Amino acid sequence: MDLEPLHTRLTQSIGGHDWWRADGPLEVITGAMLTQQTTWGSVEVAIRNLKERELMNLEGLASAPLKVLEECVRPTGFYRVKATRLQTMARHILHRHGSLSEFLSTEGTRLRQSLLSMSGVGLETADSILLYAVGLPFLVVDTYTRRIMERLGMALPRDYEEARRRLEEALPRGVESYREFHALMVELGKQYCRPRPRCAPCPLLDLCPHGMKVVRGNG
DNA sequence: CTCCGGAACT
DNA sequence: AGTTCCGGAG
Repeated sequence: MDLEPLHTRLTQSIGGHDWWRADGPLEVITGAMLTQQTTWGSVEVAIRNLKERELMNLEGLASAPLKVLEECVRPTGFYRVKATRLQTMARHILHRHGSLSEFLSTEGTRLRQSLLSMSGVGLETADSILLYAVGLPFLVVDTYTRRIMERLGMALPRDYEEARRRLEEALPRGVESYREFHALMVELGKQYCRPRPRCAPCPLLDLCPHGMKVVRGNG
């Protein structure tokens, strides 16, 4: 799988710099859990709410009344589940690892297992935390990436781990490389390669079988 | 007012 | 298939 033309074109047209700015690792973890099935704007509101109540820390999340957490995360949707998951996450880190810094310094494979054992953290969320909060080279394979690769005629395996391996092999190994690629996928996915694609202005139009088909269809 | 899309997980 | 969903677009 050759991602070079794709990567070059996207870097020139979109660029993926300064992506996922957050005030510390806990904020990344919180954002990763809250952003499931919602927009990032809603997550920013929720994080601001948590900060205003001084709950953007493990002790606060672990001990706050669930009702208060629910109020904070309400704009992200599924707020009851998400409030519970945030609290469970905070308690898990405190009880199983002792502190945030001990949690973050856990060896990669064990850390990933610990993340996956949390309710509300699946493979994709675990990898986004590893990549953006911890700084370990795990590529995030999200729905944007799958949709884009499929339309480009390079559909990824359904199996997450298999898909991740395929992409990691095709990219320069490393945190910066994986962060940039993921950021480019998200930007392209949000701006052009949407569920209903905007092919005409897409920077990958001439590289994409799907896009060429659409253009021909529209004359 | 309805419909749909949203940094997915269980 | 449901999440005891939200916000913007149409």
